[in-house]
Amino acid sequence: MTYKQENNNIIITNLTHFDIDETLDSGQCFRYEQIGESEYIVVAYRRILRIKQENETLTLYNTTLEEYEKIWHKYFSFDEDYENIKNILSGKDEIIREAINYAPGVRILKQDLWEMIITFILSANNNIKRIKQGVLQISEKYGEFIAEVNGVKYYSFPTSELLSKATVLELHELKIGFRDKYIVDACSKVASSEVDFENLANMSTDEAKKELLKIKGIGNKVADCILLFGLHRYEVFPTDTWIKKVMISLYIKKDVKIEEITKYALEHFGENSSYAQQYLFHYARKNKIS
DNA sequence: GACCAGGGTAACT
DNA sequence: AGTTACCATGGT
Repeated sequence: MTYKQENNNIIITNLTHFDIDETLDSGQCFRYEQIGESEYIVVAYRRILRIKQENETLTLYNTTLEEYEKIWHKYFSFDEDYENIKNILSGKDEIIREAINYAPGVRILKQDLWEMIITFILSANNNIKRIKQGVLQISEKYGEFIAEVNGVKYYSFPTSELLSKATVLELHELKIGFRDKYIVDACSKVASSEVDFENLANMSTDEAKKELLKIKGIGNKVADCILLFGLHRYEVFPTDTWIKKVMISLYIKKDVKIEEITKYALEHFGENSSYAQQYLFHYARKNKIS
């Protein structure tokens, strides 16, 4: 791939192993909306991005070279060698090969760590549509105004300081159910440094996970999602209901517990477990595997 | 009305 | 330590 600035836009050409539709619709990102064919508005890192893909060309509108290199290049994982990863995984077995070929343009985004903590607390026993709604409402109520585009006002995802002002009662009004108190717990433990948020990125994956598990509402699966989408720890394998279905139906072929599925996958896919997980998740959800 | 959604906690054996 | 009821809410 190569990228260049043209007028106020960044144009990326010869972009392979990336599909904007598949990537945004793969259950990892909740702050985007489709405005056209393969055209979206994405909100991340206090910025609003209009982005459109046409085959191997990607246009990021109203973006400087500096902003692209600082934010979006990393956000879309354009620095990762997906050719190599897909080759390695495809050699594992026929099932993962089919999952990769089903959606070869899925990439794992690099999103804001704090936002991932709250977002995946919201994800527990919830569906993607309602997670999206919750993240949007939290941003509108506690985040900062960024700009208005086509009559829509956009707000940043609130920092932990801003979100700390929220009460359980207030959050409950946002219809996020039993997760309200978990968000307050996350804010208070980060504020008091009982959870060492600032150093999470410097810790080993095991240490960081142990730290995250101190927060109520964060269990094994939610912690793995935070480690993956917020810290790019690719050796995890978040086992949710969809992954459970696809792993039991295609790999293990008998009803086993979540822990056993995760163990099986980690042994089978090794250091690339999370990539396999993301392809399988998308494959299972779109094919409605039962 | 039961079951499900990118599960987790707390109260049980 | 291993299992089970319960948790809010909206969609099917």
